[in-house]
Amino acid sequence: MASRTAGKDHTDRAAAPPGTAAAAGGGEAPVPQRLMAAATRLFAERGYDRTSVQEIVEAAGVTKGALYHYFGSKDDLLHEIYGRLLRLQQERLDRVADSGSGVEERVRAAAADVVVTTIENLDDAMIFFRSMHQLSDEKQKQVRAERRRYHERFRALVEEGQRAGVFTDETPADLVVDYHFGSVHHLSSWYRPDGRLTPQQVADHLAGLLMRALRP
Amino acid sequence: MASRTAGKDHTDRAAAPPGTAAAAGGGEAPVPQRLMAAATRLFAERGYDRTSVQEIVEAAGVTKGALYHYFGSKDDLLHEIYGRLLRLQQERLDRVADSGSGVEERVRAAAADVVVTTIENLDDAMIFFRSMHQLSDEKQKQVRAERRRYHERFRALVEEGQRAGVFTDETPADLVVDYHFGSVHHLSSWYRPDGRLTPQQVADHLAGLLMRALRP
DNA sequence: GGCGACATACCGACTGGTTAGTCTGCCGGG
DNA sequence: CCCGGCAGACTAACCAGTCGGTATGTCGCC
Repeated sequence: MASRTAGKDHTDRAAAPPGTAAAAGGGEAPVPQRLMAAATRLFAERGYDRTSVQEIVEAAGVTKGALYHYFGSKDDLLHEIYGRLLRLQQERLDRVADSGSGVEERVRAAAADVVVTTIENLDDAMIFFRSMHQLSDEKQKQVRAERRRYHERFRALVEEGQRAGVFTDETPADLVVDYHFGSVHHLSSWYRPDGRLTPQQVADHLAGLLMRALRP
Repeated sequence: MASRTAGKDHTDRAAAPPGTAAAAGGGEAPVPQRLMAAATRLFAERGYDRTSVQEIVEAAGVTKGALYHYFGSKDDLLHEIYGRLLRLQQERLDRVADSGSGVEERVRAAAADVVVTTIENLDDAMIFFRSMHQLSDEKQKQVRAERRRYHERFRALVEEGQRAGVFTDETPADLVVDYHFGSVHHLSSWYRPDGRLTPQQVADHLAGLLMRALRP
């Protein structure tokens, strides 16, 4: 059931002259953003392959002409979504990692932070893990490379802690990172915004599990 | 509409091939199994929606007539793959849970076992978490119900340990289970059979992480 | 031990429907 | 008067599922 928000969403202003945009509401977001938002919602809801560009443009209240004016292909739209999430998370990880606190605190903060931002962008995250393989090979390579940067920065933190002796080195840092990201990845399969735990609570629990697993 | 497979269960059981099969060469598996194997490989490789029925039947060396003789729809093929993995893992979990060992040992064994069987059926596992949402609503509900049974059995084990005081109860058992299964699902994104760790080694590491996270 | 009747297993051309992407053209503002 | 921004009809490709047809096997019966 397409949740078309029957009230507010005036997708089709009928014969409203496009030129007089600012007429009354001025609030309408620019077309490219509307397309991205519609695509994100639909990709998360039905999957990339099951969403036709016709549906996207209808949800955004425009036509194909508009979409292909701003984006090169359907694939491009997906790639943009990836870029948005990756940039956000990388930036936040860098900030945490560069903070001056102790290793233990930096790892805990990074682990919790990625959980919170994932939950706050659950649609993006779901698309990320589900639709990676529908990207063209070239774009897929690019995404994987950025992903690896993130992964390696995180791993370096864990290794630092292991060398310093505040973490056990029973388990290779690589595996530790994959272990934690697995649970992050899985969030979109079970977390429901209307559940009993807030994003921060979930993040604290998951970061807590990781920290306990790393205890020497 | 009427599914021609109605009730029939032709999974990997070594059912006697109807007459002809064996011929001279001797190696050829029966057609339904060949179709399942081809579909599994292709779904894992290119995704469900990107795999055409034509490609499946070509890979299996038959034609559409054969496929629709044994399966009601493309969707059915996918459902069978899910059933195969779910039955296998449920059976193994039940066996571990019913063994007489201590809670700690049962949880460790269950946690490690699911890792090993997931790696040993990596294609199935990849299809599982990537293509769930392409199943018809009805079949999806069924799969989710079976999945929940598994999840709850595992959770009960963790809770038992928490009540007995051998595990910390800082984190709700539900979250613990999702934490671990997250990493299991994630396996198909990073594990490579030609890597340096054997399935058993990975399983021991991941189970070890879980057990340490649960230590009081 | 031959014959018809029916069943199983499969073939492959065909249909009806869908889709990403293209292209021509309108429209208003600078 | 020209150009960015967009409309929407159009096309060429594809694809799941259907259906009539064929080959082979099996069973009952004389």
